[in-house]
Amino acid sequence: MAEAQADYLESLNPPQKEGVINTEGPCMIIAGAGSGKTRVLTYRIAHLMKAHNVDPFNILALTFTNKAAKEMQHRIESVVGHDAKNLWMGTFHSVFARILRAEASRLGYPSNFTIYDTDDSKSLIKLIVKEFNLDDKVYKPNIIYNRISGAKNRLVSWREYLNNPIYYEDDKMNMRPEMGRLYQAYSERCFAADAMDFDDLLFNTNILFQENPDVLNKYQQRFHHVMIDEFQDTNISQYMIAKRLAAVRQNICVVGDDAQSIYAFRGADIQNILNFEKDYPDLKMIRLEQNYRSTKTIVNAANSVINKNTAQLKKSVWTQNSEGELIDLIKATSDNEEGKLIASSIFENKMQNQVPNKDFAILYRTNSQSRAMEEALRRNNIKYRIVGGLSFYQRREIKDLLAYFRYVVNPNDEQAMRRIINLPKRGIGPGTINKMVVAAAESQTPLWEIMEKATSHVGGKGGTQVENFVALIKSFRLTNEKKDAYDTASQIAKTSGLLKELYEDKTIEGMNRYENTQELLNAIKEFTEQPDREDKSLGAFLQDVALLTDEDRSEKTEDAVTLMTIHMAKGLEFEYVYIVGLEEDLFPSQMMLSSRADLEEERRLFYVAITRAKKKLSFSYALNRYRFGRLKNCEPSRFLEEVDPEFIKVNRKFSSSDPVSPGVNYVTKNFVNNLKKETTKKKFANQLINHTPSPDFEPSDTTNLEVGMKVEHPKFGFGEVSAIDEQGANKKAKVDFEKAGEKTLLLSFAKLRIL
DNA sequence: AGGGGAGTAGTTTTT
DNA sequence: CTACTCCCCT
Repeated sequence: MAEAQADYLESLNPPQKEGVINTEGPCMIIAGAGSGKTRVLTYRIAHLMKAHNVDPFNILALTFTNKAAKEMQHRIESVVGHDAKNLWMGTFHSVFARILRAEASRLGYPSNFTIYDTDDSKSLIKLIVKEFNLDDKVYKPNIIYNRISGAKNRLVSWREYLNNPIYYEDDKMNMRPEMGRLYQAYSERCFAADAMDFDDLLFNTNILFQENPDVLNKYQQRFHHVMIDEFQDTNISQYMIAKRLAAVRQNICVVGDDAQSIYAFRGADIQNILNFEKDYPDLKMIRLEQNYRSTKTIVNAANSVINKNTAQLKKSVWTQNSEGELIDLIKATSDNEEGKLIASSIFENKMQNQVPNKDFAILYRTNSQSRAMEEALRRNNIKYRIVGGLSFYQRREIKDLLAYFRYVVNPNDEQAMRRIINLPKRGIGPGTINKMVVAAAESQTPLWEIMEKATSHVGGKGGTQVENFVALIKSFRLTNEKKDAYDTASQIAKTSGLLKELYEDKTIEGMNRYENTQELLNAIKEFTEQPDREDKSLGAFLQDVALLTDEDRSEKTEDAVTLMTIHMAKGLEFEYVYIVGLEEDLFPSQMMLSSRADLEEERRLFYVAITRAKKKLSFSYALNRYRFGRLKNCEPSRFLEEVDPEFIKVNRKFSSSDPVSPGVNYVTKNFVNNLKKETTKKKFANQLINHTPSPDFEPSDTTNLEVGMKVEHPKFGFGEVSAIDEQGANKKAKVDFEKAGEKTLLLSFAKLRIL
C-alpha cells in the first residue's frame, strides 16, 4: 500500500495533480469528458486520508447516482483499503435520508418515515385532484408533480408558494389556479403519512439545518471536507445543503462539466457553477482538458457538436490518443432493421477484432427503443444485458409486497394501505375506503383508528372485511416486533395470500412474478444474514429500498453487450459505442424542441453519448419506426448534420432481404449533408452513382487482387485498384471509380468483378 | 363489489 | 401496442 501511495501522484498530469493536492479551501474542477475526473476524486480522497491523516469519517463525498457512488467506493477501496468503508459517500438522497432519520424528531417525523417513490407521489396527487373535484385532464398528475418538485428544488415551501402572486399568476395563465392548494394538500398528506418524497429528502434537510443551528453545527464539525461529483447536475436545494455544511471550514470541492449537464429537467441548475464562483471568490479553479479515453476522431467529433451550444464555459478538450476509425453511419429502413444492422455490425467487430461482448454498448434516448435491439441480439446469439428500465423494485408484484411491509412498519402510510387493502380481493372497494377517509377527516382522527372500528363507520360487509384486514395487519405487526425481517416478510407473503395468488397464476408472466417475489424474499434473507448488521428488522430493510436501484443485482462479470439509455451511460465508457435512433422527434426528443435551452440540453446529451466511446463510434437511424403501434416515418436527426462530416463514414448496408448486393458501400461525406433531402427520395445510392451492373456480372475471387487491376462493382461501376491494405484480418482495397470517386472496400464483403 | 368489454391516452431522461 | 379508465352488467 505504501508503494501505491508513492505512485499515485506520479501517475497524474499537472492539473490532475493540482486537483488532488489542493485539499484546503474551495476548489472547482472543470473536468472534460474522459479527463480522469473520477481518478482525481479518488486520489484526492486517498490523499486526504494518507498524506493529511484525515479520518474517513470526516469526509463527505456526494454523487448523483448510486452507480457513481459505488464505482468511486470501489476505486477508493483499492487505493486505501478497508478504511474506505467509513467514508460518508453516496448519493445526495441516500446520505441525507440517513441524516434525516437520525434527526427526524426535529421535523416532527418518526425516524422510520417512509420514502414515497414517484409512483406513490403521483397516485397521491391523483387522489387529491379527485378530492378537490378538479378536472384531471387539466390537473395531470405528471404536471402537478413536476411543478411541486420544481418548487421544492428551488426551496419554495407550499406556504411561500401560496403567498407569492408570481406563482399564482403563472398557474392561472396555465389554467391551473389551484396549484398552490394542491401543493399544500400534497405536503400535508405526505406529512400525515409519515412520508417524504424524493425532493423532500433534500428540502427537509435544508429545513433541518436552517431551523436547528445545533444540528447544523454538529454536521459542520463532522464533515471536514465536502466533495461533490457531477456538480453540473445538482439543483439549488442540493447546493444549499453542501454550502451550509462547508460554511465553517470552507473545504468544498466540486467537480463537474457544464457540457455534460443533462438533468435540468429534474431541476439541475447550471447556475450553480456560476454561483459557486460568486460564493467562493478565492476558489482554486482547475481545468482538466486532456482526454485519455477516446480517439482523436471521437474527441473532435464531440467537440464539433458541443460547439453548437451557445451557453457554455470555455474549455478545449484534446487528446494525444491515436486518430482512430471514422464514425460509422448506419441507415436502416425500419427500427427492426436497425436492430439487425447493429447486431450484425457487433458480430463483425467481434469476429474481426476479437472483442468480447462487454466492450460494446448500445445507447438510446428512450427505454422503449431497447426492444428491437434485444430481438436482433437474441436472434444473433449475442448475450446482452439491459441496464435501467423497469427496475426490480418497480415491478408490480414487488411493490405490492413492499407495500405490505411498509404498512406493517408505518400505520400512517396511506399510499401503501390503499395499494394492499383489497389485494388479494377482500371485498373492500373504493366506496368503503372513501367512507373511512371522510370519517377520518371529519373527526380529525388518524385513518388507522377509524379502520380499527370500521363497522361503526361503514355498514354491511365492507366494515367487517376492513376489521379483518386490520386484524391481519396487527398480527403482522406482532410478528414484526419479535422476529427479524425475513421471518416477518415470509409470514406476510404467505398469510396475506399474495404468494398463493401468484403461485396459482400459471401464465408465464405469473410464474415470473412468483419468482420475483421469491427473489425479494431471498434478498431479505441475505439482508438478515449480513454479519455486521445490527438492526435486522423489516423496518431497517425497508429504509432505503425506495432509493435502491438494482444495479448491484445484475452481474457485471458476465460477458454481455450493454443496452441502456444515454442518461444511464453517463460516467461510463466502452470500446465500441452505438448511438441508435438518431431521428428527429426521438433524439432530439420532440418534448425538448420547444425552447433553445431544451435543445441545448439534448445536444449535451448527444455529447455525453459520443464521449462514452473509446475506440469506435457508430450512429444509426431508421426511416420508419413503430410509435404507439403505428408505423411512422422519421427524418434523420439534425444532430447528424452537426457532427463535422470529416469524421463520419457512411456505411450503407443493404438489408438481408435486398437480393441485389449485401455489400458495404462507402459514399462520400457529403452524404451527411444530404440526409434530410434523402428521406423524401427513393433510393439515394442510385441517385448518386447510377450504375447498372453488366448482365454477365459475377463476383471474382479477390484474394490475388493487385494494384492497377481494373474492376467492376455492382453499385459504384468501373474503377482501378489504387492500393491494397492487408493489415489485420480484413483485407481492404482502395479503388478509384470513374463515377463514384475513390472508395475503400472490405474485400471480404465487396463484390468485385476483375475485368 | 367486481368482472368484462370498450374506449382512450400516453413514451423522455432518474433519485 | 399497452396500460389504464370508465361503464355496464351480474
